Amino acid sequence: MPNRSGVTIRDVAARAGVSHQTVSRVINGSEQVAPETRARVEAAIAELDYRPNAIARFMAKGHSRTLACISPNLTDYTFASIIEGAETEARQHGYFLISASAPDDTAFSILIEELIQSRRTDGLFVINPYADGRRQFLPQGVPTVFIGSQSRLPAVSSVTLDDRGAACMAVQHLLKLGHRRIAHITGVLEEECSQERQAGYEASLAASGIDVRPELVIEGDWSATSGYQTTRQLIDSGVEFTALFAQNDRMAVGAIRALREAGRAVPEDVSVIGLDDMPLTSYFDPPLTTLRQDMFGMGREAARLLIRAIEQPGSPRQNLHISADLVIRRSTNQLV
Amino acid sequence: MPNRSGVTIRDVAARAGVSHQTVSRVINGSEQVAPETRARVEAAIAELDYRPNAIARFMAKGHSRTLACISPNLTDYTFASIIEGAETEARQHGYFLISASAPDDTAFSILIEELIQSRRTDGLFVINPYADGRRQFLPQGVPTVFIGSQSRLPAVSSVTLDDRGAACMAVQHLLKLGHRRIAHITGVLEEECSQERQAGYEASLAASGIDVRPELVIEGDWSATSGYQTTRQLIDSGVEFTALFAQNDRMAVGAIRALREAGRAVPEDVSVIGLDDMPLTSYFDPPLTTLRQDMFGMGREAARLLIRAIEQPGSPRQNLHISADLVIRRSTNQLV
DNA sequence: ATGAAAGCGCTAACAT
DNA sequence: ATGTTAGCGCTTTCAT
Repeated sequence: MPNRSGVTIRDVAARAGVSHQTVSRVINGSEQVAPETRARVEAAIAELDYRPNAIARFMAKGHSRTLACISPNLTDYTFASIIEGAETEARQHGYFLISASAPDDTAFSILIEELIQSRRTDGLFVINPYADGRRQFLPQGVPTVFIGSQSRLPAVSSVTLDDRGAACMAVQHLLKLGHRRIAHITGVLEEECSQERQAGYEASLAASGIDVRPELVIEGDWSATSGYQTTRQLIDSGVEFTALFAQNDRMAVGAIRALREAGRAVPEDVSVIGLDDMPLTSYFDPPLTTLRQDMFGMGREAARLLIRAIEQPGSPRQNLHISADLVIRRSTNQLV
Repeated sequence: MPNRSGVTIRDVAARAGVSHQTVSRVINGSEQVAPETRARVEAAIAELDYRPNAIARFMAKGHSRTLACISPNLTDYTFASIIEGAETEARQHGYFLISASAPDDTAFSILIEELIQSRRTDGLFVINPYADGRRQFLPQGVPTVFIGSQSRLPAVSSVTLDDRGAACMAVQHLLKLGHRRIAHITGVLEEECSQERQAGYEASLAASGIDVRPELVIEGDWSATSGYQTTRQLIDSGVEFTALFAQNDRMAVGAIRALREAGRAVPEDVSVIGLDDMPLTSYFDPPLTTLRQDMFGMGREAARLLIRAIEQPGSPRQNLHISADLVIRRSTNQLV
């Protein structure tokens, strides 16, 4: 009994009275096996309940049919959705997905070392590859796809939200409702997507001939708490605004609380728009107007790109942008 | 150049002027290598940038240092937290985690087949193993740990929330506030955790000498929508209640909306308590009173159990229960 | 302390 | 159409 489940290709061969190679042919669906032989082998396989050992197979073929996804964490709805999309698509192509969280660049570098260099993986997704110092640890020579930030590497594809476009949509929605003084809470400005959204905000304003007033823009850190605090700062500073665009839903929700506490009704006094369309966001009071990103779809696209890069090494690299959809609920209102 | 990254144990051996076996000893930290030899080998490894091929290693050793987790999905906050906990713990023991979603039992059986029987995995987590018909596909002879439902299998350990205890805490909190007519929205009653929570509800009531009134209990499906709809049904049916316990936060949030629409203030007219402590739940209006489950911790425990089962085959199986904490916010109130 | 030989379970190349 | 012979890159005997 060679290993746990015992039966190997040779046991099957013996049972069927053929060479182990013929068994290999059968399980690999080779055409050049006589129907009668194939039947005998298949019978033997069934009788012995034989299952090919995947590891041995990978070893002989030089790949692992395994992909890995490194994400800052696994619980954020955005990340989890991407991972689920990638996993779903990967499975359809016969790949499994190792998911790993790397909250910081140290964890990231260890992960890369253990995961990639050891060749237990055929390819890699990196969510937010340009956060902190992780860029310096990005692996070389391994098929890779970035998610969330555009790739600056010649061999690496990426898929990102059309961050600029999404921010434009948000601001234009507010503009259309008559708002002119639009406050803006950004995410961590070190991250590319935050800069892009900021650029979209400015571009939309500029296109409507409105000056960007720096005192209306404030940096948050993506958390609800930061949305709350920055909004308080805004209020305390005395700047006037009738609308507020938060770069994600969490901060929008925090902003609404701060606004309420300061006696400003949402949306009557100030309209609030978020970005993400997080779960339960429609159950808030008021239901949050936001932009929906198809993260699941992004994950799928990323998987397609990665698998193509693995299976067709020559294929050109791509930078995909996914656009967002405006979801109008009740936290935004016509300016009165 | 044998494979992608080229350099193998034999290249290192040649370079260091030793046998490949000695190299193997060095990378495996064997004691019986002369310091001087070791140094030469290590130098060669560094010069050639050699990395052991994990697959080849697994092949020779008969394991894969890979675990898999099958979950209904990857995006639910609860599941994602468990997975993150399991992944974190697994990595500390040198294991990677494949995560896969199986929304139904068909997907589940395919997954099991491809993942386990092929021996690409040393062990398996199953989240909610007794949902739908998946129990019949649970693998045999592979170290497994159930999460979310108690194991009924002699060889399988499990870790679950203390569902009954959590429900008791919720109901007792309401009782202590003076409530006597407590509505109850259950999850899918086919699932064990839902039954357990139901049992806790009944036990707490009984302990206070209160009759369980069936017309106050209604089955939801865990979604916010179902919380909304079942609460409407409750209201329309005319039963009176001053408090409501929903088996998860999503349904609680849906219930609050239905209550509001019917003109009942929360918590003034009806106190509402949920279970899970989902993100942003504290940003609702009113902030939701709920029970916090340490899902991350559950994931860690599960990983410890699984790894022990793998590495110490004799070790006894366990059914772990994790208790919840009451988080009192403002959706519950003293009965007036 | 080191090396030689064998083998993990399979696939690939070359026979026949 | 089938069998034989070699590996894949590593670990594990068993010698020395």
